[in-house]
Amino acid sequence: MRVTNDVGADRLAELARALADPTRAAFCLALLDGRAWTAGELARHAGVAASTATEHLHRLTAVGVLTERRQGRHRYVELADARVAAFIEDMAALLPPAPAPVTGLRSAAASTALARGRTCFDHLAGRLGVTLTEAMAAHGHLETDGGFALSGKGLHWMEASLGVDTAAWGRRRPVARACLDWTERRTHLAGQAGASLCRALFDHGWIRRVGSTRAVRLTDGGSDALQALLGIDASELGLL
Amino acid sequence: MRVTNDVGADRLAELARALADPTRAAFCLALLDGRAWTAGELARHAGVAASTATEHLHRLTAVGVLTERRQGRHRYVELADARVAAFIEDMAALLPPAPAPVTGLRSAAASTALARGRTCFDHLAGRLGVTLTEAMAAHGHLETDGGFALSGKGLHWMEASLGVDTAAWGRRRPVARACLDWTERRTHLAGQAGASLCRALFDHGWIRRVGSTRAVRLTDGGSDALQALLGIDASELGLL
DNA sequence: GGAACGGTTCGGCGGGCGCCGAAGCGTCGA
DNA sequence: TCGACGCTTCGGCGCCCGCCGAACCGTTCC
Repeated sequence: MRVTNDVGADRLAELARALADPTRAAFCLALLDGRAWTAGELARHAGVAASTATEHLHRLTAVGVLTERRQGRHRYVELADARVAAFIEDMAALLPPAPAPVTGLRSAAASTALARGRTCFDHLAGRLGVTLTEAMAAHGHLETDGGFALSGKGLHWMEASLGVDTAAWGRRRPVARACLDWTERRTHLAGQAGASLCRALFDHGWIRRVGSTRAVRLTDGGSDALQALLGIDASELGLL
Repeated sequence: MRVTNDVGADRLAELARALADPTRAAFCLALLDGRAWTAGELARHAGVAASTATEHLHRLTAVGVLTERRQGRHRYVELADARVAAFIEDMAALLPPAPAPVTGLRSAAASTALARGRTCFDHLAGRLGVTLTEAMAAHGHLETDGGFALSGKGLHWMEASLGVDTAAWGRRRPVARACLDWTERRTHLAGQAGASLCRALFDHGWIRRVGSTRAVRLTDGGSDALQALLGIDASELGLL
């Protein structure tokens, strides 16, 4: 006896197909910032004609991934709800960590750099991501029991110490989410707080990309700042 | 500044495309039972030629959704790991609950039947699913704090009282998982335990499908059984 | 009113993909 | 050893879909 519904496969495939295009995927990843984007912004972001973007947006709204809001001559779209945002983050986290295009002597150095710290789409992963997450939890900025949640203290800390405009966070994307990727077996901070944290560290010059890869390196200033803000001893933890 | 990696969209789309076909989706849903299937079994299950199934399986293994094991002249495939299984369940749970093909006077009756109890792919949702889940938790069969987990007592209960062969559960799919769908705002039991529970209730004749829909109805025998096993008062809870 | 602009619709092009059947290969059992 | 069987490869067919430019519609601003 087969309990699974036959028709379920069709509907599941239809939903998957909505994300199964590089342009539509780029839209969804862009919308992961929780804001509402106009159709034109998304078209330019993905590098396609406005007409093409229109078709894609129709499709994404039809399957319930996006919601739209007409305002004047603009069409604003955003992720339908927090569940959709979480789903897209989960799918992104399911991807193997790196395409590893380079082989040879450089590979070893590159992979240790990735293990030290890297971006996982729009937030931080690797030892750096895990260390930051645990330090925030230790300082009471982050609740980690029963799902991640930013505390009131943490919210204020992100505003005061990192200069994050938390009021600009959209309501669609979860503020704090746990992300577990393939290399690290521990979770790190994702969601809007994770994205803002990553962006703030870049903006302050505390972390920098290694070449054009996903690996990030802690700068000297960043090392001092993390020591002062969270009591993180970067050299001891092998983050340099 | 855009932190999100451009190339990420391509890889995300590639993963999504792997599931974006009714046949491949049917494979994945079938494999959600946690067992390893042969290529031929999946081909017959989905109603495609063996050659077609081969191509699909290549694709699914290439993106890391499935793992394969050659054994004699058979090719066994199963879901790559528990994260993949959880991801597919999450995606399935994201689908709107019912296509609602019929309109008119029957709609109201049909939708209340769906609210009362229905299958959510291979487990039970609706008031029936929620009630069973909470009753199992109240009896110590299920831990619901910090993620669902079946207790040792619950494992024995499923074997002794429901006749479930828990030893046959595969290692790929999580045993107990929380599933939240659109209509109910409370979670219900999914995963292998949820699937086995649903199947056992069908096999014992305690629940029955309403026509060919996803709605299920508690039988008289089922009402008595749930009273005896879990102290559930079906009539009081509006499950009849 | 007219120009600029964002978004939409439509037609057409090209590529990718899912499907099958036929042929072939390796394994298993008589 | 030989046939049955499970799976794979290959060629070919047809459909679907993503892309663009051109024309069009509604809003905004001058």
